[in-house]
Amino acid sequence: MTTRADGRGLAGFAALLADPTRAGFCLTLLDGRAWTAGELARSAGVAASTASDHLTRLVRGGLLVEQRQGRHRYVRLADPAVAQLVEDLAGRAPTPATPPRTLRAASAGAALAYARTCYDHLAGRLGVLLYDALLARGVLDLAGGLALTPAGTSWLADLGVPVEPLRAARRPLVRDCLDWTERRPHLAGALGAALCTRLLDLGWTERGTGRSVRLTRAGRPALAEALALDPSALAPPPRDGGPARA
Amino acid sequence: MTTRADGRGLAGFAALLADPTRAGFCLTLLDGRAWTAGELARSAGVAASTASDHLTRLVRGGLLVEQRQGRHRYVRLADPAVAQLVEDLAGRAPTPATPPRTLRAASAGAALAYARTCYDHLAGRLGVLLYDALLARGVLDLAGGLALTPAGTSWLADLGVPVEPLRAARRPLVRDCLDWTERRPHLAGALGAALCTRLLDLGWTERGTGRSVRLTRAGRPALAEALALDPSALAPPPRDGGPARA
DNA sequence: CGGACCGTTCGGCGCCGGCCGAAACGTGCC
DNA sequence: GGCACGTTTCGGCCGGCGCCGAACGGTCCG
Repeated sequence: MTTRADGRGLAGFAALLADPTRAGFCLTLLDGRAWTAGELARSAGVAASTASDHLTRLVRGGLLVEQRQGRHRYVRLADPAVAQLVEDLAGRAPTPATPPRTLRAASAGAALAYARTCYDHLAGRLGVLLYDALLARGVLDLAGGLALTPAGTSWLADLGVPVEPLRAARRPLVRDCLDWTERRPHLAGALGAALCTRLLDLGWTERGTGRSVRLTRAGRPALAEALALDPSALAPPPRDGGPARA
Repeated sequence: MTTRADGRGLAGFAALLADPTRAGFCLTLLDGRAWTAGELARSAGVAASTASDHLTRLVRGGLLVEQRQGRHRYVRLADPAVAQLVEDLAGRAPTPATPPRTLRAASAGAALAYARTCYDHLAGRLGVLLYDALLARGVLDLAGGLALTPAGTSWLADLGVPVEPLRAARRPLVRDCLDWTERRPHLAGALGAALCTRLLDLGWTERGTGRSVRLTRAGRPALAEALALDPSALAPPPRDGGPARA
């Protein structure tokens, strides 16, 4: 008899994500923020007791970490690697094919498709655009795997993103992450996170509801100049409430 | 009400790996080869009918692809990305802590720990050693993410591994993959696969039973020279059948 | 101290999913 | 054609898991 592959460990771990409610929690937490147990329960539409049980399992399984404050229990994804894992899995999973039912949901979907956070970095059309522009400007290079160029380091310094501290992290500096909506890569890794934070700090972008992100009035020309792009290339989606296209 | 994260797609996909038998199948198939339904059933210790059902699901879910030949049904992992996913998940899963029961199993474990295939590239002590040596020789570079250096390209050409064709693939050229046994990275990606194949072609390594790989008599000095290492650094584990240490 | 609120524990219900054996189906071989 | 063998389909059994509501324990606030 040959060596038997014991699938129990893997199966037990995968089982954590094999429940729609728990999976939904993880997807919700992909926004990178900490949520309370009650918020997650309401957002998923289950009883508080049910959510409590699920969270306990996810924490014990190492997918989530918790932080108790007073009578609140905050949870968030344990680390970027978990976020990456959830993204990878979700990206492979067949989309449940749930077309938006209401106008409100449709416009929220459009906002998310334009720009959103993917755990701690930027995704959506804007994320992909940024990725492409960084390659075009020679900040990143694809030959032999995605890498930051020397010229890129100084470009980032000009923008106010010091690269050296990021190298110290155990996390990969640059990484590509397949975008769900665009089906093309955007920038992840420590640099992707730092860049996303910096854009928010500069006021070029700001958080909307949920995971959505907006390019601000001031941010649009500023980002276009930094990337040597025409501002029209960064055009946001048609206004919410405008003429519906279908 | 905010946008609800629908976890059904993700959950359904994760459920494929959430069963010990199915997970075991995937781990077994990590050797990169195609197995018949019956072989997998025996190896997992379940009835043929049970295995058949599981395989159908895994294929429908896109994790496996099948190839029917006469009265046999061959299955293998759908693509390298799936293998990567399984590796990532298995790497995070808590080890079931199953100490080897028999001497035979223990020695098989030692052989696997020394060198094995991880889907289509080299893993184990030898895999990690190779990874380190490639970094030390400047074939690979870690600054700004793992990348192949220009010097590395010619080093590979000398070894008989043309890099250009690999760049054309949609698969990342280089990628690090966390080694289960060593808990340190080894080389994956298109280059990791090509290098593994080349070593086998050169006769420097050869396949053992299951996923295990051996460094051949001729391969040891040859590989040591190519990597500018002392041959003793590539020493295999103590012989099977030798004095047991416990 | 009493009330509002957040979270957890407990018991119980219902369903889904994994397992098997028996029988049917197809293929290859004699 | 007849037989052997790999695989699939079909019932049926059983255990586990997700769900809820009710009761309980903390925490914050007035």
